[in-house]
Amino acid sequence: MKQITKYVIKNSLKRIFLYRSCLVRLKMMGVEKVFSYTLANETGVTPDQVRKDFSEFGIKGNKRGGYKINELLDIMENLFHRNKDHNIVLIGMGNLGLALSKYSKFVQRNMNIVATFDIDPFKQKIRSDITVYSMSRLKEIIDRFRVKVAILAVPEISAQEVADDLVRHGIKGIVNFAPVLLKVPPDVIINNVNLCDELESVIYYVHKQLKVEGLKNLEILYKDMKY
Amino acid sequence: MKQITKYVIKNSLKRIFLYRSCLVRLKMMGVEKVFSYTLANETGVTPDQVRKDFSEFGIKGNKRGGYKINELLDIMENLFHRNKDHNIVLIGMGNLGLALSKYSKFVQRNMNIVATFDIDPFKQKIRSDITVYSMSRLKEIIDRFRVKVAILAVPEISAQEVADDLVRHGIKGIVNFAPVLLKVPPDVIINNVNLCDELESVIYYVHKQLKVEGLKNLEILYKDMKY
DNA sequence: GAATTGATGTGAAACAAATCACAAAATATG
DNA sequence: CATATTTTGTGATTTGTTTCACATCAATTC
Ligand SMILES: NC(=O)c1ccc[n+]([C@@H]2O[C@H](COP(=O)([O-])OP(=O)(O)OC[C@H]3O[C@@H](n4cnc5c(N)ncnc54)[C@H](O)[C@@H]3O)[C@@H](O)[C@H]2O)c1
Ligand SMILES: NC(=O)c1ccc[n+]([C@@H]2O[C@H](COP(=O)([O-])OP(=O)(O)OC[C@H]3O[C@@H](n4cnc5c(N)ncnc54)[C@H](O)[C@@H]3O)[C@@H](O)[C@H]2O)c1
Repeated sequence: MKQITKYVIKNSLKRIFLYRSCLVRLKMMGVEKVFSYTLANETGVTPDQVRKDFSEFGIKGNKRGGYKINELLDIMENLFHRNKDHNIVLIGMGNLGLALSKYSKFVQRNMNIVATFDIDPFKQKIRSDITVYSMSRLKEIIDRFRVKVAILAVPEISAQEVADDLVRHGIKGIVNFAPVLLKVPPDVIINNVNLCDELESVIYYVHKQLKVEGLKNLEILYKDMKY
Repeated sequence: MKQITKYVIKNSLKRIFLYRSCLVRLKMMGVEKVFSYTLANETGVTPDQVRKDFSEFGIKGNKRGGYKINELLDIMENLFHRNKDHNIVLIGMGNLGLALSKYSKFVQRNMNIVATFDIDPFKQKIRSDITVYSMSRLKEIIDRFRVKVAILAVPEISAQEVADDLVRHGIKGIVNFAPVLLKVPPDVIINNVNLCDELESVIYYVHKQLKVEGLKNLEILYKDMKY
């Protein structure tokens, strides 16, 4: 039974990612300990929120002593299974797919695009660190590298069809860049990234802001924005 | 006074975008009228939610008659200022910037990247429909095209510096692809798009899902996911 | 043209997330 | 070592969002 699966990252999880990236930076600067208000300052949230988030994910600090950065990072690595490597496949080596395949931050976070795929034989000749395979090799590669997550960067029109293939071959999570809602079994996680919407929503809020004059209205406006 | 500005699109606004894209599709198929449950089915939400969302944005239909697609789309165009054209600039013509500059969906939605910029003289020779300017022309172009929104696709290390320039020249909204929190005046909207986090969160939820056996736990898990 | 049906629109209720407030614990101070 | 200080961790409260329930209206049926 297939159905539309949309999925948005919980805000608390988003914030945990934020804290982590901040912790990594602080660690590089030689800092060893943080307090909730340190993280709060660096990430633009409240100290309360930091502690509540940590509480949600079962992270504990030391009363009065704050948090040791190394411990925090260890816990988070475990939480996000970053101690293990994650093999990813990328489907569609067009404009966007090519850019993503070259993005070094994925590897830095133990997420390896082990193979890319394209229907177009011409694309299969792209010289790159990552091989571009024909779609016929999909099952073989997914099995060999035990891939569970895929990035989908094919045109809108092909997205559902490719998603069906992916799911058939055991993929359990998809980051989908095509502006369509995919129908998949309910145990498959779909994260739709719609860059048009991201841009358009900024335009929307900018216009709204420009229309507002008085300070009172401005406050109301800011209720639309979550920190 | 500069500060960290993060901003996430309200879920209700995200859903409005969803409804719209669905309406466009239905219109192309020759459909003229929809009911809240039609849209609900197509977008994976509940009919109640559709109506509540419409209510939030002041959209009215006809009792018993549902909604005329053309009317809905008109209202939405107005809401999102789509009747006007929006001029955008893109900074950073690296891997990602190049892909974005070629993305045709922006134009289809009246969002025109009127110019792109890069610090690297080599990048300024890219053959493309959109000219790649040197950073020294930034103010001139922003003024000429009355640009209010920018896409930022420069390396992490330069992002803040470029954002400062943009704000100085009157930019009021930024879609930021660099994985850093920008500090800007509070009237500037920042929409951070962090593709690493998007991918990582899918891995997180997939792993969580794979660990769960019983159906009861699965239900709890799904509370993490918003539709 | 009264009765029935089917959809909207919106308060009320239930649920979820963020903020507040403070007890508890660890450290510092005198 | 008793007291003051600082920071965590979490119930209680507030605020925000989604779902429910139903009055309202428009079309259809009899
Ligand atoms: N270019 C961007 O910046 C951008 C931004 C946001 C979203 N997107 C979305 O990402 C997707 C890709 O965009 P793009 O600009 O890279 O398009 P593109 O046309 O450049 O690339 C699409 C690639 O997919 C391949 N392909 C087509 N059908 C396939 C199939 N059935 N199986 C495997 N491969 C197939 C094509 O050969 C091509 O290489 C689209 O859905 C687009 O809407 C693109
Ligand atoms: N490549 C991807 O798929 C991807 C995905 C997600 C996020 N990002 C982020 O997007 C940004 C760009 O990534 P990329 O892969 O395109 O990098 P890139 O190195 O290919 O491109 C960066 C471009 O910015 C230009 N640049 C550098 N400093 C500048 C300055 N001060 N002013 C103007 N231009 C300047 C460089 O000349 C280069 O052309 C990075 O922050 C990266 O983390 C990239």
